[in-house]
Amino acid sequence: MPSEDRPSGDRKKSRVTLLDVAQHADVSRATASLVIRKSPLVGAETRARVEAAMRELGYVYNLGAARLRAERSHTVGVVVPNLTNPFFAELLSGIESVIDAAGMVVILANSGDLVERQDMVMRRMREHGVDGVILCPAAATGTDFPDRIEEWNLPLVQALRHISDDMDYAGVDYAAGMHQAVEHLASLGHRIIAFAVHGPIHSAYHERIEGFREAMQSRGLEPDLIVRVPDQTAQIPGSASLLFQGTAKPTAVICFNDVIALGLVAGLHDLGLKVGESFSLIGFDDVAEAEVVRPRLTSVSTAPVSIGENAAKLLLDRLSDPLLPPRKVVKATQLHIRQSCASVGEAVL
Amino acid sequence: MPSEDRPSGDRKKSRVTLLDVAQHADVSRATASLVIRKSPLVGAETRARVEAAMRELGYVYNLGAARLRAERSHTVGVVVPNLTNPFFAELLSGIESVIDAAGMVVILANSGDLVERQDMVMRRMREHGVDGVILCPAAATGTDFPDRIEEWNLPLVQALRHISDDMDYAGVDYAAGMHQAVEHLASLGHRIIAFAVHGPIHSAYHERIEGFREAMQSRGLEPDLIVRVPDQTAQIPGSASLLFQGTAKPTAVICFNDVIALGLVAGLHDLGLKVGESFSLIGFDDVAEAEVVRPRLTSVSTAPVSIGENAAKLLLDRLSDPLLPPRKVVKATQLHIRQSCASVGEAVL
DNA sequence: AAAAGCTTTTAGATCGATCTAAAAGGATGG
DNA sequence: CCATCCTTTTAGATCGATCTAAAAGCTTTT
Repeated sequence: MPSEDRPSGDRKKSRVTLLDVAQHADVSRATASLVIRKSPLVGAETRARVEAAMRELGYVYNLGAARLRAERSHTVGVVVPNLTNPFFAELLSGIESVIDAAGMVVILANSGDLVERQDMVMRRMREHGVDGVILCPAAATGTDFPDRIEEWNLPLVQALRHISDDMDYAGVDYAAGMHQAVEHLASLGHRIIAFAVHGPIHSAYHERIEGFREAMQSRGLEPDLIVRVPDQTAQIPGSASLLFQGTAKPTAVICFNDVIALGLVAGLHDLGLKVGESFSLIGFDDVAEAEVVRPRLTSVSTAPVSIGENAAKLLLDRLSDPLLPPRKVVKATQLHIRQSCASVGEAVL
Repeated sequence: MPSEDRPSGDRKKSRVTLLDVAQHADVSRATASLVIRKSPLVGAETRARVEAAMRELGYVYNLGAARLRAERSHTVGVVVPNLTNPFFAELLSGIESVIDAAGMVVILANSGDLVERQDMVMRRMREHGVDGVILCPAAATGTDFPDRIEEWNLPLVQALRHISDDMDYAGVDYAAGMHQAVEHLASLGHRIIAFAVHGPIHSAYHERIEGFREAMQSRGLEPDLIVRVPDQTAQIPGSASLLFQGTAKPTAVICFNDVIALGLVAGLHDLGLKVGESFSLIGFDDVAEAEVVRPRLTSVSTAPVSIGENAAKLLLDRLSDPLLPPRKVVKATQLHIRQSCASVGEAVL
């Protein structure tokens, strides 16, 4: 009888452990472990006894201990460039809901769109032993990054922006969205259309620019009326005049996102132009505010919540089968027509 | 010579461990551990050798293993009712930056403002062994909740909303904010002022309502013109007429938050009222959009990012000294005057 | 009654770090 | 030259779970 497991005399007040549960239910640690993990191996009566013991003792599973042995942390890292931007907040929301439903948790980090911080953050994720990462890569991410990921063999899915074709990607068909916007304006008779952009340069940026150019060119329209506005929200209205400083005067503008759209609506208003009457404007993202602004904003919807959900599903699939070939889930956009566009004919009236 | 630590012949391809580093640097595991933790006990030459070994082998610290022994996970839980709301996203951003700077990470969860989900989420946080939690309590959180927390002895700070005076709290002086808003409108000559509210009922809700009532009463004004508008952003504009369905017709409205404010600006516009001229309106939160909307929105600023920072600092303080008495950090609001308010005299012109 | 085949339970090693208590090495003092 | 003290290093136990391989109990077959 070499069993001296239980120093019950002077028990340290520390936490309730699986061993405590096992002893209370009169089974071995191993059996108790099986019960927790819902193994079919354990008998019904025993299972009930162990579960009762867990309840009585107020047992809390120690995932940290489990992970050490089992090599799974039930944790995924999410790295975004900026939390203040509602767009990423919605992405995050979609990710969180799917990850949560799968019984895992999200470890969050902010790269600030800076590669050095991104490196630091990725290291920290590895130290914390995340099972995988959903990353919206910082704009200046180097070309060696995918190789490093490969070496770490850390499952990773790219969201919104992509830097490698060898990894999963969940995003939006930005180019098609630009086509929808141009198509709508062209059908209203607009011939000179500007594209207002800002922010860092990344794949999503290129795709939108290219989409715009293509769509314009295919209609024989001048594709280079691209105007850069300030990054700071508060300065955007004041930059509306930039639209008209070239020789070609646009009758409509497509905006890189709705932050720009809202800002330019204000700025154009300040210039005495009536958006939706004497000037047309299309936003991108279709944020909630599009509906509560006057005129209501016509906008290309990108539904970031569902992109987040897609990204999370891709990651879960990959975790359950690491050998899957890389996949892309590219969502279609939808043009939401409201009040901010008028036909050129009307404008002349 | 009982040392058979190194089965180097057929090494499993698994991760690089501290033992590998130690052997490579020709020291013991214990010494290598001291180096990682930057202990002053270890000699300079030895430290350099170990650090070189870590670099050469590409060693990654295994926090999971460390936590098991050391009882600290370098992890804090953050529970918010809703991620889609930019207000919470900003709060989260503030929390993340401070927690990150302290070398810890954020585990995120969404309670959906539902107590059952909140319970589940709190359990999961405990399973993951977080060192502490920052919680924005769900509206219907029961009175027994603080006791349960106490039992778990899990450091917790309340953010934005509070349910117990025995725990740390970081928030905003909503009542004072309401006083500022009422004061501003009263000084412009407004006598009949409505308060537009929505959303779940919680401490921050009560404080705003009470603040409004008090401020109105102290000026001898009718304090009960409280109008409930829909929760869905898109339906708010259509509810603007609710403001005028009583016998007392307000000349101004204070809004519970800027989502309502933006919605009502649109709705009032639809009714033919000119906000900032024939009608006055004050928002609450001072979101970025306040500046890019026309008329620019006068709003009471609550700076959620800095509330998040305060909450995180409170938690870090508590972690380093669990015996600290409970503290409250209540930020002052600031009235940001823009264009959405006019004096009653002007309105009559 | 022994063998074979299930189902259920278990002892003991293990994951990768930290912690404790003590040993080893070097300098100083009597 | 040995005792004392200080600095640096270390062996071995430990945290709380999981995993492996085998044992213990049951039925069912032969």
